[in-house]
Amino acid sequence: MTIGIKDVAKAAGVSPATVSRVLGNGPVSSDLREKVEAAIRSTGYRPNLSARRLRSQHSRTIGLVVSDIRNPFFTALSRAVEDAAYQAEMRVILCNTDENPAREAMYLRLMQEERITGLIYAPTRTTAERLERMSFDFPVVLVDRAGPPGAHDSVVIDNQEAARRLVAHLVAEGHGRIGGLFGKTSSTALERHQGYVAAMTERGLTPEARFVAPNAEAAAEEVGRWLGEADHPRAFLTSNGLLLLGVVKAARARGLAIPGDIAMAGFDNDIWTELVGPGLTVIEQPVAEIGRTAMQLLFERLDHPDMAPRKVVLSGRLIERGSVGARRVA
Amino acid sequence: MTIGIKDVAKAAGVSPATVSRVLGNGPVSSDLREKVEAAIRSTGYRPNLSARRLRSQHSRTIGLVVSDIRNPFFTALSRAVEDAAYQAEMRVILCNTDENPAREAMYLRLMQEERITGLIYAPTRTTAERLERMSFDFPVVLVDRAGPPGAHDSVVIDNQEAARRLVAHLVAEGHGRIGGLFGKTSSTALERHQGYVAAMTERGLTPEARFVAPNAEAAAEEVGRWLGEADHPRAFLTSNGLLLLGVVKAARARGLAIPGDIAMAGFDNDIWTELVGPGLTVIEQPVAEIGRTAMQLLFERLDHPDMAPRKVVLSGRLIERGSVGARRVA
DNA sequence: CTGAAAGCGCTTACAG
DNA sequence: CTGAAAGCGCTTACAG
Repeated sequence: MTIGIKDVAKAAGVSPATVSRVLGNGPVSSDLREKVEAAIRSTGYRPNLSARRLRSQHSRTIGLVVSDIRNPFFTALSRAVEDAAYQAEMRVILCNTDENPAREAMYLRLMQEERITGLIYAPTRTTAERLERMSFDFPVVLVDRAGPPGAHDSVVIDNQEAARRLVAHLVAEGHGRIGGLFGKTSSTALERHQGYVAAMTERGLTPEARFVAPNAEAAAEEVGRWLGEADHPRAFLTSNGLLLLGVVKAARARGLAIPGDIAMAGFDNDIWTELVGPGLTVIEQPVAEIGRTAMQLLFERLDHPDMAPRKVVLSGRLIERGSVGARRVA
Repeated sequence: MTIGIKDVAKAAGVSPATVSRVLGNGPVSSDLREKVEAAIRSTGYRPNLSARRLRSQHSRTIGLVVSDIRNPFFTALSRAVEDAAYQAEMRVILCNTDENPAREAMYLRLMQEERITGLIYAPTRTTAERLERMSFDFPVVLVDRAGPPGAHDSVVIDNQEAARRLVAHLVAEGHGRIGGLFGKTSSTALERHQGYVAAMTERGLTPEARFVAPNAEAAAEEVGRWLGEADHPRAFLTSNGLLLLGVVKAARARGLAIPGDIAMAGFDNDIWTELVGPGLTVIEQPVAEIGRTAMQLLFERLDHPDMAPRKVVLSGRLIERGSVGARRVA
């Protein structure tokens, strides 16, 4: 049916082995190579990657397992990973876990069955805790969520430090009471929560934290309730861009001015943050660099399997806009 | 090295064929089935998908080729496709072309080499024109960009009609002069441009269209220049959400009030549109439905290869917010 | 540099 | 229901 390497060999008058060598840039005399290339063109031959992978034992495939590609952080991460893979002539299999451990387990199993070359992985919190005890047949690089230094390479930002910086900034702008809104599923959100609590406590301030599903709707709903309470904070800090958007939404719904009536700051310099309200003050994460670094660690690990695990900690950058300090209002 | 079906067979005291039948839910007596399942558990056996695909001639793989996953339309589309694939126990290979025909050609070749089951595909304009003459070994469903009814199934919205609706709305709100900003790479943007031109002309108005790379930065730059010209439009229409964001950015940079100084409307009910400025008036596309429908057409095509190609045209929905009519200003 | 042969890990007619 | 055998389409030692 479909044209195979034998058909090409016959058309070129050589052995299948020679065709294979031409495809793999092996040692072939130039006249045979030309004949084979002509035969490939005339037959319209396309190699069968399943066969090649089975025989060569190399899948040239990167697995990417994240919670939800619609989270702009992971959208950008996936592009960085895909670009690096494209350059290395490898493919990417993208998996969304939706923070659902069952779905995650199913995808990890798939990764094994695909015999992937390596995995870039943002584990759910439940799984992150058991990661030490799990073993994979391929190297794993954790991104965004690493926990304590462990068995795997990882690339993260210093979440505690970044959250503290956000608190410091809000306090410097005159806010003593700061409500914290955090995603309840990721270890990243938890670390940011810890940084927030520590920074508040150090200053003798009282942390007021709430946890929600990591999307704008859940955040808007929770903050809507919060703002309905008699005595609510006038400033909010969130653990990601989607939650920040939720705060804006809730503020709007109640007709509150930003930052006059209500101030806010959070994580992720998403494309819209500059344009919502007076501009939102955020910690920008070097997302593309995280992706590139993860791929680099993966390649280095493949070359040196016995190297000790490395944890790369990048740092966020505070971008001050109008949503915190009254001075900065447009 | 890695455990194969033979090892499991040995451990269970059966033939490899029986193990294979257990894995594939073939006819096996319940006592043998139990033995095999125990052996699978004790050995930690994981099937090798490359081998299975090679032998069975089924890849159970959907290809998804779009311009850029960072475009929220394609982000949402990819989730819908992935969810449908997950339910059908298939995997998805995601490819970003960046509107680059060379990269696109490389990925289409990859799709052949992967022997994918079917392709969900948003072609670049250059390639869309040659699509009739190209042949694939798998069914293709075009999404977002279809051109004239042709050889492949497709799912689109009526772009011309939607663009006309946007013009009608802007005119009804008192705008006679409307600048149009369109992506220069996709056929979709072109169709929206045609609708815009037609609707303007019918009303005796003069179309003023410009074309840019389909991202917010390029749009902001172009509109920035436009607003710097002595005699510029006071209302803008854009062919997607990113371009609309660019218009907002340019307006902000010049300190223009929306919609007082400058009005705007466009496509895509992206998450932020509600929160930028006074809220942006947009045509919402049923993205998830587009993705689901595409997968459904694909499955039906696999069942009935000889059915005539079908074109499903969904329609957009106008969401009126504050960026057009002065009456609606917050 | 080149070819004949073996084999990657499965599935699937074919017999029984 | 079960097993022995063939073979999916490649790559890669092994000889020459």
